[in-house]
Amino acid sequence: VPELPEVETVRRGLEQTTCQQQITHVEVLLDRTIAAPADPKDFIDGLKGQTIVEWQRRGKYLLAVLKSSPDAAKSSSSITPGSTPSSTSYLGVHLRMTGQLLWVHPESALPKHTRVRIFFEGNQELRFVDQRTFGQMWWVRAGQEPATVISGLNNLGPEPFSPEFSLSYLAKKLKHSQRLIKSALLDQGLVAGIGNIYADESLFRSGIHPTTRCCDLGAEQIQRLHPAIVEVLASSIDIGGTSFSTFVSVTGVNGNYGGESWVYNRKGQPCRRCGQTIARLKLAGRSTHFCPNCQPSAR
DNA sequence: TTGCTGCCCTGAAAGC
DNA sequence: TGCTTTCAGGGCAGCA
Repeated sequence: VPELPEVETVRRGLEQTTCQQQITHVEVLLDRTIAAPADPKDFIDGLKGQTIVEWQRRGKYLLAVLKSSPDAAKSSSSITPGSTPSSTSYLGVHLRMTGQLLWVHPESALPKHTRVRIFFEGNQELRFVDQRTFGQMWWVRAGQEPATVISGLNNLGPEPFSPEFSLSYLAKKLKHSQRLIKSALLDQGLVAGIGNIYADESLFRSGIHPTTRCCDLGAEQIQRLHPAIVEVLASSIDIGGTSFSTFVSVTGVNGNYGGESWVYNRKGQPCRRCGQTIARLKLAGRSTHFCPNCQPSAR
């Protein structure tokens, strides 16, 4: 399940493989993967002839900056007088649950759940494979702001590694909220990029029970939670994505299983810190794992 | 305004 | 053995 560390790992892989090469043609095998434009034909026509300049990430969204060839060959940073900024369009991607972006040769065996094929010069292909079909792609035409087309971008809170995501910001946002801290961490508007796995791991790391109401969190708990979020995400990026799931990098390398979760998907197993049995409950429609001893409930 | 539930989807796993 | 049910979850619509 791709969360911020996995998406960031994919972004880095795409940077190293797809840039400065022209898109020759596009095939859409499942229409509803294309969220915008409304007609997949416009998506196909829009991408044709474009060149990827760079890949950006906001939360779990990937955004390729596209330039019309041939001026794409120039460096993206060299702004020449008279150059039109409106020549920039974007390709947005959200992997959701099972989406994979793979940099392959077009002749390689086509997986059953292939949804979109983007062909590049030099006999290369960026292939979007997505078993559960929740993943989406957007083409943002030149002159449009990505957030006006990819509406989810408007609801994103600060990046967890940005200065905006400070201890005081987190404390302020949680202070008056009645909802459960687990639910709050899954809210992309609080901080962008956390999913179910890293929410549970962050709460374990900071010793907070997942059903604690945000407004009931003590100052010292929030002082532990803030760095816990940053460290859990950062350490996962360091090992190249998650160690907990079937994540696959753009070049098909299976996610490394080197790391181990403290609580996620460990119901019934002994806590790695204290030996207490890891518990599981359903919160906000999501499975939630915690150690009843290391993460005591409030009161 | 805030917070919560259900839904979308497929295949693996569990239940009977 | 084989059929049915449950489960996984990101984001969003709809509702209290």
